[in-house]
Amino acid sequence: MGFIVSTKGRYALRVMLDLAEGDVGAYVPLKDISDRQEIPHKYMEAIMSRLTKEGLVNAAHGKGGGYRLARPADTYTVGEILMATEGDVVPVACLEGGFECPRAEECKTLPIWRKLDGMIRDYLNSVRLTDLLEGSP
Amino acid sequence: MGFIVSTKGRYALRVMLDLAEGDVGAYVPLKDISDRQEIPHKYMEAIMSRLTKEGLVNAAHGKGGGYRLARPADTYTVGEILMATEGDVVPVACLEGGFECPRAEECKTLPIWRKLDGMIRDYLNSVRLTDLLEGSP
DNA sequence: CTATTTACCTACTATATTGGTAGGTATGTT
DNA sequence: AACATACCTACCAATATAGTAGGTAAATAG
Repeated sequence: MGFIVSTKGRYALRVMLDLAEGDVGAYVPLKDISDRQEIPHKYMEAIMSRLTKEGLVNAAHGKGGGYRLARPADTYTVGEILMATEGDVVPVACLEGGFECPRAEECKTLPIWRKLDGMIRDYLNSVRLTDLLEGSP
Repeated sequence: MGFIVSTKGRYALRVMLDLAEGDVGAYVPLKDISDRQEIPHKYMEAIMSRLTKEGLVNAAHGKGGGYRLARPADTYTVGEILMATEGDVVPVACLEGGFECPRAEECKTLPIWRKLDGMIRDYLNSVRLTDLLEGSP
């Protein structure tokens, strides 16, 4: 079975939520987060690297360091976080970035994938990180 | 990148469309279809096996044999065809059939996946095979 | 200046899935 | 008997997933 969102994106979302729930503005060591969320610390490091490079979080070394949100919590969307960690989030290979299908013109199924992709994208971009805190989506 | 629908489902859909476009009721050899659709014949055989077992098409051996739709073309939905070939069509592993997440109760992200899954499922089940012929979805 | 704490970087691995290919067998028609 | 078709089994190369292991660099506390 193929999944549109892997552990990378799911874990990223949980970490961002953890950061949004705590004392926003303070740096939180990854170890604390991965303990709370029961996610392997070492694995999580690779994912944080993406989030840092994409500018979604700030990182600080040494004692008192860790990660914190780079912006106010309510300015993040779920879609943004997933894109940062997963790369493209698309339902079929036909829509992958850079791929150009030679049958695209004639293909009767392509419109379904386009529509589906639009729905998924619109939904994920419409949900704010803070919406998840209250459990309102 | 993970995709929710692989070539299996996409090819199956194209074959079903090909059958719906031609002389419905007559048996069409798979070779003809895979030539028209530019899909490897041998690979397609495995996919047809699923469609046959699920009762979506009828098969007939020997000369004059091949495959045909088992029901009127407008009674098929895209969702049905994809489920038959892909098994579960779900966006994340959390929702996979038989999987029971121990964090489900407390998980703040699960509602997104549920909602997303519902949207995808509803859409795919709402599109009829014949809708694709005119290009109306 | 040293110890500690944290992020960061590189490499490896086991397992599964995808997208096939190859070759033979069974069944039906002419 | 010849042929055309579906059906069955086995194999394979490439890629992605979900990690693990071990070290390096930077910041702070004492």
